[in-house]
Amino acid sequence: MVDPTSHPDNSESPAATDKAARDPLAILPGYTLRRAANAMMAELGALLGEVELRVSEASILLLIDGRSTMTSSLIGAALDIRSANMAPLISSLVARGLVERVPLDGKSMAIVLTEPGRAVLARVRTITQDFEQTLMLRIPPEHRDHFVPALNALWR
Amino acid sequence: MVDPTSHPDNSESPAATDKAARDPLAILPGYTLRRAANAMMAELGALLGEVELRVSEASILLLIDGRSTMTSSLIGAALDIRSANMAPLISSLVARGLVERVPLDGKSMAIVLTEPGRAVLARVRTITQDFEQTLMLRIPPEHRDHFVPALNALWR
DNA sequence: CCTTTATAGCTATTGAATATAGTCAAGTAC
DNA sequence: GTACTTGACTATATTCAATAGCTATAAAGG
Repeated sequence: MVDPTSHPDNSESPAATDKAARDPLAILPGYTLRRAANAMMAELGALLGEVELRVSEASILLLIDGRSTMTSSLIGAALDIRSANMAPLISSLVARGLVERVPLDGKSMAIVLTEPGRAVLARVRTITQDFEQTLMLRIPPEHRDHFVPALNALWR
Repeated sequence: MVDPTSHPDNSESPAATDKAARDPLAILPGYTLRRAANAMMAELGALLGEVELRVSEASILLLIDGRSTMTSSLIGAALDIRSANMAPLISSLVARGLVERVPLDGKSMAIVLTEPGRAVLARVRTITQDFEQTLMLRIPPEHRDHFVPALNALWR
């Protein structure tokens, strides 16, 4: 009959297979990167649930704070969000009274915080700073200072 | 009334606003993590386009190589994919002849590589190893060895 | 045994995030 | 002026992962 355990004769590099056997996820640092990012974003998302904002919405608030000439295309360029996707995002923030559209010229609209928007942003700042801190504290001290520089080197 | 340019008196920490002004994305390491992960996965995804596999499909092949008792639930546990999402994933790999389902007992199915699957996997290994290498080379040497350990500390 | 509970695999459906295509008006260049 | 570009937007499509629920098998307890 079929003994499922009698299958191991695969004549490939035993070293690679061995490595995979011990920690299959370690094969791909890039994959580990994705897993870590997903886990972190899920966590931050849960924290931001308190103010009912998604991560991208919170980043928009953080980004436009103190500025009066950020258009949706500028925000999109900074956060890597297509203009087609910016529109509904901003509309939802406008509908909730957190930001408003202020005409800059005939065709450009500045996205600026409203008073309620500033209040929510204050809470967002607390949440994200706490999160960032616990994030860094999870990293052993000897690796800590290398983390963000390494991350930035990857894609900038 | 509202002159959009006369808006900069926001009586918050000028330091924080300043930091945000210079590089708004650097505010959130967690956000930078997400951006980096997205960029990396897009890149790897493009490379894997050569063998018409998504990142998750390629990881499955890498994971089951040399094993004859990996069930879809085990794979899902290792890669953090729900069993509901494993089903269509595996089905597609089966349909393409890369893996096959082998009954282990009445209700468990081992997912094992076929001969063509092994051939594709060899190519996948080359691609991912190349990718992994260029990834690490982008990180300045002094940060390099700290990257993966820091990443793993975040979520394991 | 036979009933209960847990496990494995699966289907169908949903929701969120993002991408594509195209509209329209306002600005820019020649 | 005509032609081209840019900013904001609508509508739609694709992709991915999450939820709920089903069925059959296996394991555990009486």
